[in-house]
Amino acid sequence: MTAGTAPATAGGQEDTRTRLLATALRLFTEHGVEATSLQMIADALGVTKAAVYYHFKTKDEIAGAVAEPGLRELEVVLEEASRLRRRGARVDHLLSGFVDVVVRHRALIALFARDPGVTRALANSWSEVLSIRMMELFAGPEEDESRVIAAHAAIVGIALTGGAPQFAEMDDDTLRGHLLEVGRRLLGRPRRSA
Amino acid sequence: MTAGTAPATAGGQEDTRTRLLATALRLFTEHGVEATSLQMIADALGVTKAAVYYHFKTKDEIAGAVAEPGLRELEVVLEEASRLRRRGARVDHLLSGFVDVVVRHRALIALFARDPGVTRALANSWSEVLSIRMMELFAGPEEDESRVIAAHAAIVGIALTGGAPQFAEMDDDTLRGHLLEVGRRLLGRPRRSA
DNA sequence: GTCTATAGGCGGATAGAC
DNA sequence: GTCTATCCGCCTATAGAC
Repeated sequence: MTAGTAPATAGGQEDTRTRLLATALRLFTEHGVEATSLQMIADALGVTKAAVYYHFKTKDEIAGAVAEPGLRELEVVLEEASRLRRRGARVDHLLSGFVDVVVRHRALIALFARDPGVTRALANSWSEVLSIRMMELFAGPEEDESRVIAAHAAIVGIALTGGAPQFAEMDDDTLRGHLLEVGRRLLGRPRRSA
Repeated sequence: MTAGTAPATAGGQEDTRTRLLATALRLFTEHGVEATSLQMIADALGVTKAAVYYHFKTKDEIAGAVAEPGLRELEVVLEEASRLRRRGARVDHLLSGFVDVVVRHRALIALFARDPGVTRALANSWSEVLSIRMMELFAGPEEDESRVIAAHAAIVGIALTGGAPQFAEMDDDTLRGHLLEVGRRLLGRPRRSA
């Protein structure tokens, strides 16, 4: 640990940082973000709080880093969708892509949903931008009030239902189907023809 | 202390406690729950922290007390709904009642949705019971998976959209109408005949 | 029954030595 | 990159005055 024992990746520098994130995720999942102190993370890693602070300037930054993978996937889906020409196709692609991301990362969402503090941590970064772009794509440019409300309800409904502990045991495909249906009803999209 | 936290009755001797709750609500609204310290509340009241501590054993208890009025209204709606015979009528009554409560207390919801402590404080009390009863009434006893998902999405979608800061300026009646529509689509209820 | 004074302990965060 | 040492603010708790 001390010197020259970091065979990790090509760079070799991200060893501790990666372990830190993995440990943080585990502790966050077990106790929730707020209830997990930097001291606990440091202890679990066998280092001191200050060592943790070397890698992340703040606790929110750790939470943000833990959340990032899911957000990146969402960003990809958003870009794909925005490149489509027809509005219906854009909405459909974004909907199914969003549902995919939610289902795949539902453990993470459950975590964040339970700890609104994380929401704040994310809001500081680019998640706010993502949510604005999602709203634009879902609701369209007409600024129709009822569309905007429906889009908002769809986003939070899908995300928080997908992350709800009650449905944690449901298998991915089933959950995906149900959440798609939620989105279709709210966004006024027809069920895909069989 | 025990339970009586309803909006002051004709008592008159609950002065400090009532003032405390009003002050707490104001500060919570201004700065958020987490960012409001007992010290701030005490200072605003002109007393010491320990005086605050005398009335409420913990900060979460204050948050819970602030939230209680809305939850009590929801409970009334739930009881009314559960007394109705036809299932459709039960769903409709609960939906419109829920939307009413959400719209009326949306400032509170906005507050709670953004803050960690409150969520936890409420989970410890009876809000969990309320949400279970809501799910039962909305989804019915058949335990239909897709109904349960839709009901969950409706509840969180309505609540969090109603409390969303983006729509804070929207007037009550308009918002109510849109949220009702969200609920109707997800719960499969027809729009009231015109 | 209501409040003040005071103190413990923990949390996040920073500075600077190694 | 990691550590020691330290600051500050917060929640909680207790003892005791009025």
